[in-house]
Amino acid sequence: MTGTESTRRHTRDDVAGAALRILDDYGLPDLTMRRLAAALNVQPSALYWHFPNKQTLLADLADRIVAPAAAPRSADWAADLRAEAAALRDALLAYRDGAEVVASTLAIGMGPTIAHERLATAISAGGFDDATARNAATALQHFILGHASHEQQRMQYDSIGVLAPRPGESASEHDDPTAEFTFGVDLIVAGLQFSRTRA
Amino acid sequence: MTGTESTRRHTRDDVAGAALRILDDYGLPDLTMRRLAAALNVQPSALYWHFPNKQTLLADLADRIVAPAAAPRSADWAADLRAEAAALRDALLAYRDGAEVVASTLAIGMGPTIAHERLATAISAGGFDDATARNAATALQHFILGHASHEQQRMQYDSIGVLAPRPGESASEHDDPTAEFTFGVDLIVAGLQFSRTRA
DNA sequence: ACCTGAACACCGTTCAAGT
DNA sequence: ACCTGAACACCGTTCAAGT
Repeated sequence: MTGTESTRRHTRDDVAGAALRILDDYGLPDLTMRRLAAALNVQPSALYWHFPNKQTLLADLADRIVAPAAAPRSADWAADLRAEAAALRDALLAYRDGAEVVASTLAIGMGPTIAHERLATAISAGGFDDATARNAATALQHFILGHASHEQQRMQYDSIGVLAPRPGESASEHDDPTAEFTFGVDLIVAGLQFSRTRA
Repeated sequence: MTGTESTRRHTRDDVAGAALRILDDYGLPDLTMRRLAAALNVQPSALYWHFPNKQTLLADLADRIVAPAAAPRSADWAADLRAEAAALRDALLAYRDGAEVVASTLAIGMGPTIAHERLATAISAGGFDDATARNAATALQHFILGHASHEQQRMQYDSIGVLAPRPGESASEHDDPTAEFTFGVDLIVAGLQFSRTRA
């Protein structure tokens, strides 16, 4: 009567789907193998038929989280890059703790390579050499992931209520996260434009 | 005979020191309260007299890791900012998993505020308004933490041996992390210079 | 002031065995 | 092909009690 899955025999997609729901409803700390198994009416050990371990499951979730980041295509490479960055951020924010899931799996070398590729492609369209495109995409990706992670953590703590206000920082003077994000992306895009001006 | 602490009655500093040694010698996943207690010849519950929980202990370690990041002072604000960024990176890399400790505690709003302040101060010296200094410092901090975390994780996996090479990326064509880091910092500094040119 | 002892409520993972 | 049952080796944290 809980509305969760009921019948037996699950597929790998079922498991990933149930995991995404737990993630979005209760957050990453509550996404345990035991809890996921319970949601599927299955023993914890059953999950290891579908995924070799939790790390691999999280990497799969990271792929699914990043996948829907849409890509535009115009004559203005800088505008395209900004849109790509914004789409990636939106995808990360679409699931609770989505940014941290992607960041942590990327850190252990298992994450989705698509995000970096899309950013690098947008930069390459600006006529930059491959090394510049790769390195700038890496820098931008670090910023996007770090910023989105921080933003999502703030959302959690604000909802819990016990927000620890920084000294000298009143609760009302929090910067708008979206404006802060746009500033950072613009800063990096401007850096690229500057480096081209000098070349 | 292990060379670790032996007599009883520890201070908060003893606990933090032992924790830093476990962190540096065995990495963050092995830094458990039980293992830390064992290193101090103490029951796990004894640690909770010195720190209310593990999160607070990690925040204390983050402060100690970031603290030694030195600050120069010259007439060239951009050079100072680059030096500040490099000093922060060096401090993070000085301990195994140091970047992840700082990043994770910063994410939950407990981390060291010093790093951001030093970056923002260096930017302010360039004549930028406070909002710009804060937002640019935030962006730079996200990049530094993300990059250093990634770099340290790669070091672990390379030492374990089982490095999962990305498709189309041979083991020998890994970019030099220091060059990659410098590129990212320069990109953001250039972005600041560009925004000033337009003002 | 600093620690012990014992418990509570959990984890991820393995593996033989079942259907 | 997909899962059960039972175990192994752990976690962080609390709390009364000791010295």
